[in-house]
Amino acid sequence: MAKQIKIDTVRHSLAHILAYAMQELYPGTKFGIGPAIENGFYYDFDLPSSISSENLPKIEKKMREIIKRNISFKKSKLSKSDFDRLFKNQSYKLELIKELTENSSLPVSIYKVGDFIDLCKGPHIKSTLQFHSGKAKEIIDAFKLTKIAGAYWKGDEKNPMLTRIYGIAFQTKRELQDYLHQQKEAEKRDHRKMGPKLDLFSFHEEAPGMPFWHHKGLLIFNMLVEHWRKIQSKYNYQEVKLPNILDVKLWKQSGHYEHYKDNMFFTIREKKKLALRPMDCPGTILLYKESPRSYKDLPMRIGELGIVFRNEKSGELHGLFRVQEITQDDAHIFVAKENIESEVTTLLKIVDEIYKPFSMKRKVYLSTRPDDAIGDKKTWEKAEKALKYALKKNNIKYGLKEKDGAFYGPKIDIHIDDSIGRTWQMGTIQLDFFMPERFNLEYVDNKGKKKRPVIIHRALMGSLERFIGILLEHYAGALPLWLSPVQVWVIPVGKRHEKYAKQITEKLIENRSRCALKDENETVSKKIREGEIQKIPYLLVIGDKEEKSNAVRIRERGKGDIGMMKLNKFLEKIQKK
RNA sequence: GCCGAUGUAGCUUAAUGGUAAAGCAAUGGUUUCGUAAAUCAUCGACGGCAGUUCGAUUCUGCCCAUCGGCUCCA
Repeated sequence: MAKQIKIDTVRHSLAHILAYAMQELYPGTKFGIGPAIENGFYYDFDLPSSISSENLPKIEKKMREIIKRNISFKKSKLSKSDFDRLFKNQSYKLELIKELTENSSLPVSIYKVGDFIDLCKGPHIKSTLQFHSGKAKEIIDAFKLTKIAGAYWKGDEKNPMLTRIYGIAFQTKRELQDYLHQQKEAEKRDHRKMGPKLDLFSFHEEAPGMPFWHHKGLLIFNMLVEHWRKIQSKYNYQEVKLPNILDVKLWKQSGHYEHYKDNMFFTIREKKKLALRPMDCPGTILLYKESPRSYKDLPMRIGELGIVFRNEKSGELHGLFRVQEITQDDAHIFVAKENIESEVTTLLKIVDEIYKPFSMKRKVYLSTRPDDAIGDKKTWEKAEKALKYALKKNNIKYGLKEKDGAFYGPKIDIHIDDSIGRTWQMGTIQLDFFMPERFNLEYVDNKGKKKRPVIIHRALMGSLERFIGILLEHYAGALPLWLSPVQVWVIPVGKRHEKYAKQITEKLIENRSRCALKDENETVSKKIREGEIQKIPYLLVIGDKEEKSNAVRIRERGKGDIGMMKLNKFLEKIQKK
């Protein structure tokens, strides 16, 4: 009996116990579904009246009470007609069973837990008795209801919204505490809190989803841009800057208006309808069309640090991760069909170069044709094949994301894992056969024949805003030296050291360090504390000893006091980094 | 947009149907200090608009923003 039960089985069973508790506490509740998920479980309910998270302790108590009753989970089979009778008041279950039995006449499996019956194929624990003995006993204390949220029935926003209750569950109380602790840590590195605290950026009610970049934040922003530019020019990209507002007729031609207008901002000029661009491509296309192109011009790589505007639904905004004014490290490559693979190969190399300095693990996904795609299936297949081939040739392992492509073409998405194990979508490489068609793009091949190029849309960091948000959380605010907006603070011990401290500061600035003299009327301790909070990489304390030997005393972020060093040596040290 | 919650000073929090309290920050003094908060004083706030009420920061409604999710997404 002391045998370990599979945690997913436990989680799934807890979801049923939760539903049972809801049935007892809120008669008339209709039940959706309740699966095990990562770290826990949830169950969706259609409640007779709405509840809030204040009710969670009560529900949790009821669940423990049910567990104490030693209730068994009994599996049985029912014919569809018996099922329909038994569940006549459970419209969601009836809907599920209708779909399940559409292609089969087999009996359906149900589970009975005390007075609660649910459509379910299992597996489950045998009975809550298992929770009372041996190792499993801990589980009673290792679960917790965490939050209450709305969720559309079957994940479709056209369906009614159900009330979802989330819980977390582990094998041991210890694991639960570890998890809660980790959540707290993650909260501490929340970029939305860190940003204003480190004086990097802020948000205002007057401009939802549009960051105000402060000086220090913009320094980081510009450093990343510099990093991007270096790599771009190495690979023969031209950089351009194009308008943010363009005539709606262009967006109609590109297909964006039809597919994307709910996410676009519009404005009017002398009766002419204009749109803030939600993407950079149509502008770049106009640029391409300015003159006839030859095969010698291809691949034509046009990069733009484009600002695009996307009108997001209000509940979707999230700090820098989801903004409405987005800066993309964007580029469009006009390429001959036969050169797609080699170009994608180069791009994959560029991706690696971009991510190299950030110690993040990269994952690659291939996304295929979505349901609302434009263009014919055959072209899509060809494009998907080209991407697959390039990935294979470069020995890159990738995951498949069915139906997740852009409406104009399949794409390769770059995801990264951050330091606390979360995954983020960053860059994207998208093939596009349709925009060239719509805009009638051409080039002249080596036999003087007109041919149609392909466009590759690509962003490496994705959006600078999101990327900075991720970096802040990845490094918990302690950015690497080269990205730190302020790298060194010079702290004089007393008033008489200010002159020497000032000289050091000037010398450091001359050597292109971002450095500040902290000569405010405060104690050394206070400034050290402040410097630690501000995540300054190096704090230099300057007193009599240092002045006498033309040296600095160094406190390195995360390491503490690392001793005295000659000023020149210190300059060398940070220059190297 | 949908479900639920939140909104008090720059930040973190308190209290109240009848003058809104504190710590940090800021500002002005004193102190000139050796590795995570010296000291005294001063300044400073009820998200917005309506309604109920003699009186609303408190109760009600609407709006806005934010948070946790859903959907969507770079």
